[in-house]
Amino acid sequence: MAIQDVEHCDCVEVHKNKVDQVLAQMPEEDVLYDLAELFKVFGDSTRIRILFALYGADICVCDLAESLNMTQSAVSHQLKILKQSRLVSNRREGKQIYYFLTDDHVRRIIAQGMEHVTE
Amino acid sequence: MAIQDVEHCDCVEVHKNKVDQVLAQMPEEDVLYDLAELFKVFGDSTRIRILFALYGADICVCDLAESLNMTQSAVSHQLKILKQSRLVSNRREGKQIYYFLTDDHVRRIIAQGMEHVTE
DNA sequence: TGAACATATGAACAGTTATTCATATGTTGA
DNA sequence: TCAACATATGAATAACTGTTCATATGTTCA
Repeated sequence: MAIQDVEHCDCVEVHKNKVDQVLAQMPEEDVLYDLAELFKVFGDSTRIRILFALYGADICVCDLAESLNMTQSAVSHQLKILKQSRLVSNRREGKQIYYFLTDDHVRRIIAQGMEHVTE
Repeated sequence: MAIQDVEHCDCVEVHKNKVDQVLAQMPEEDVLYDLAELFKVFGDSTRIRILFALYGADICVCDLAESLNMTQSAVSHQLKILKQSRLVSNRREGKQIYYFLTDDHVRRIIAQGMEHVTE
């Protein structure tokens, strides 16, 4: 043990190879950050409900608010977050703006999550 | 429009079928909640790093702390959350406790997330 | 049995976040 | 151009969350 840093436990000596292995396969810091940010977006039941609402069809903000029994403002704020994460996109049709799932990533991620939750 | 609730916009009238459709396919409230809770667990870069560390092999708390350059306490707190979500499990080996991914759900969910993030 | 080690946990604090309220921006039709 | 509608947004507040610190629990070995 000798010159060992006092703040660390014995594992540092014993399992150094494991530590090295962990560090070797760890993705870059910014990838980890982005990944956590992505899941954070899914980690709110309001946004999950919005995503489920858009699962089958494009819907305008007003209908979303009505469907989910939320204020228009709250929906808009959450849609902004979903859009920044590229999970949803939108298009204007006259006075209304329709939102839709950008691609199938959302559906696949939710499907995987559902598998874990409903088993 | 007439007797329409003033606080709601026209969409309520115009797209009532869409609203009904949204409500019809929406999962139960508790499933939505559980799903959001699950993703919330993935939505923290510390926990993501722990999950990646466990991706390839079982590791004890001490090695995790050392690998991720975190305090043992912080790691333990996060492991508790991961365990409550059934994402990780553990076993004791002498003085140490080894954690590992409970099943392949974690790997699949992370893989889907990575696809979205790294494209 | 007791000392050393490994892990867990409660309380407190700082940082983050979702909603609300008020209001701004942008579109349509008369 | 103006009124009505649809959506976006900034500020404020309340609730939540991750880390730290101190300490408790549980295991091994002499």
